[in-house]
Amino acid sequence: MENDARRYQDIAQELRDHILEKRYQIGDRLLTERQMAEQFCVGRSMVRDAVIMLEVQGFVQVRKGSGIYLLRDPSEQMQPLENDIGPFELLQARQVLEGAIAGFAAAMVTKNDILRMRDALEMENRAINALEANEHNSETDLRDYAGDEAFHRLVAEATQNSVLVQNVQDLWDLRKHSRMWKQLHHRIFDMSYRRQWLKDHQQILAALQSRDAVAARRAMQQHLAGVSETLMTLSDVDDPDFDGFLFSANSLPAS
Amino acid sequence: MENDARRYQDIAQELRDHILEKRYQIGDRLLTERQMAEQFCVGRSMVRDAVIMLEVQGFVQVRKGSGIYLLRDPSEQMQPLENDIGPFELLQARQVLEGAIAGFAAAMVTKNDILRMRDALEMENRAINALEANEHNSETDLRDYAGDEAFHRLVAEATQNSVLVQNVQDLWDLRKHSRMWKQLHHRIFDMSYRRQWLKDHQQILAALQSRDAVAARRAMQQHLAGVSETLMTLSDVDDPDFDGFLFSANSLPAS
DNA sequence: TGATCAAAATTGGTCAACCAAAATTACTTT
DNA sequence: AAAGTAATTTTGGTTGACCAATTTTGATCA
Repeated sequence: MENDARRYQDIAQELRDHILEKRYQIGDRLLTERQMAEQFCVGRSMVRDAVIMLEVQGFVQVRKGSGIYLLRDPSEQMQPLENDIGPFELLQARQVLEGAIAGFAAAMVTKNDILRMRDALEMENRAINALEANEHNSETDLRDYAGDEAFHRLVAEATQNSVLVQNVQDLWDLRKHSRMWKQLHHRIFDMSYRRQWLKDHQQILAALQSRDAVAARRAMQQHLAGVSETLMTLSDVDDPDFDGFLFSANSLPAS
Repeated sequence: MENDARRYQDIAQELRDHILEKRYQIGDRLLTERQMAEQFCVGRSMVRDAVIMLEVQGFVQVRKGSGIYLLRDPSEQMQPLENDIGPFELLQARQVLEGAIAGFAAAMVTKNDILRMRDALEMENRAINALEANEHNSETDLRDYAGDEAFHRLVAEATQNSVLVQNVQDLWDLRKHSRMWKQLHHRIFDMSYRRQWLKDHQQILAALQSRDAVAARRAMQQHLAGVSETLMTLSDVDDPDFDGFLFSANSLPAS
């Protein structure tokens, strides 16, 4: 019932091996579909399917009437379709990216941005208080992080650059869709962490307000490093189903 | 002239839309290839190619003799392509992001990374020489930038962080799909720009090799600032069809 | 009534022939 | 020679017919 190996995937593997064996350089034209079909003893459609696979994965470029060209070295590992990034790896990336964005934002931020960030932090504060009141309800929810998300997005929006805004949004989406984060949400019932994060946010806001790029970047990086620490602490509790998800991550160098 | 659109990609998009519209649940069996072919008014091979694309991306599972089954919600990770980001806005974002990534990479880079970067720059050098030889052929091509792309990706890969690698890849994809670059390819016949960029890359490589984070970040930022300068210069030539979209940066939502 | 098995229908898999775009070649013109 | 151009070749694109695996149907028998 479940034993379906699709043949084009085998042909794609043969093609990758062929590329490595023949030492093709990036930009070279590969064999034509007909030549590959003869060499691998299959029909041309099969070769076409395999080529489409490599094209979707970004290894080759196909140009009608011209040929098939190598774009990337197939020995490089294929991207593991990032739907389950480890939380430490993600937080490390956020330190690099959002740190730089905060630094840039410090040079661009307007009074209106500051006011909106204050609103976001106020919302975050209310969410924490509400959660503390209903402490017996241990079901934390993605919605409880709306203020958190809003603050980080507002920092990006202060740069007035839509690419950076989209970037921060993508990072947040990765977190929201991560299986590992959904596990983590059920563990953060200690509100002291949330209050510490709120303090971090206020410190970032203060640095932005004084237009201090270095301070803003450092505050953002330290905030995310602190979140990473928190995760590490939480992962110390003995629950084998939990620890398995966590990656190791190196700390950022000072720059 | 640059008609590289492969039709199966359009059909794959139609199929994604169809899945969303019909509210398929995960695990549901989709329409058969023949039904899709009729519905989308294309041959079955075209549908098969589109299905292979979605299969490679992990959205569907194909079972011979049985049907095509939904594995993941296609609304996840839908690319907001065709956004036509203004080139200056994109280059500004790359200064912020890739600058920070280069700084981080300086702390993580290995000897093997350095060697691969050298290969990429060697490839870039060959491409420039080849283009100079065929100067009468003003048709520059995407594959002429393979070395350039490879270098920037290798810098990200040196961080050993897949989120950062994907990030740089996304930024490059934005550039490749931008209307602006397709036009621009036909304008950069002045190889002095390309040689300057190669020098920039070598300087970044030198900073990485000496593990100097500050120098690496600054070299990357200055490189991208220089590219921005080049664009500005090229936009000074009098061609109204060209100037028009150079300054099409989207402004951010005010609310 | 229920189980079993084989025929029939359905579905994706494969191939070969033909189509159109691009690149190359051969020829003409200057 | 050099440049232009039309003819030819090469290349991926597309189609329809047929193949093989699976599922469904329904007749058969305990």
